[in-house]
Amino acid sequence: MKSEPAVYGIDDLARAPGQTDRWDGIRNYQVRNWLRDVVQVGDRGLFYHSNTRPPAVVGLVTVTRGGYPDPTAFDPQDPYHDPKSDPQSPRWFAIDVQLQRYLKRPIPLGELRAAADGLGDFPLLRRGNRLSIIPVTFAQWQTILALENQAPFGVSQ
DNA sequence: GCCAACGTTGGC
DNA sequence: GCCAACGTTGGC
Repeated sequence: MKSEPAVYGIDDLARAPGQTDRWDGIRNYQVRNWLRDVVQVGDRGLFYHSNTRPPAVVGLVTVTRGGYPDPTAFDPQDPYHDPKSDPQSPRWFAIDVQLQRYLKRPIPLGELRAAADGLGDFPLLRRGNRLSIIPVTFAQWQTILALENQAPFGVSQ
């Protein structure tokens, strides 16, 4: 789950009541379909900071509410307002996520690239990926979390 | 329905 | 700041 920390970062989630917040504003149909049809309570995710230096995986989240109509689409005052979505036939969906924990250290994108052998075809490593939520296989999940306990590249110990 | 133009994203 | 990638728009 990708977010720009300048807009909404993991610290914002950590400060939210119950460390739980709504993941809304998704306006991509492929991601919308996942939120509506696939994502379920109890699913886990990686919190990724994009458009920052360095971009990095920073934490783990748990889904606490499955896909439901995105209220920001109905609110004319909201920057994500979409007049084409109405409550009778909602076009966009949101989920709720809870912070599970921060990673012990951020895992920068560069380290994910260095571990690319263990990640296979991982969309996050592809140039121009713009999906705000990307599926992660269990094997990829394990590979990424294994990096958490390794020293950062270039740091001896 | 096609597809060129355009805007946005986001790593570098 | 650059630019590749890609979704959306809109003329035809």
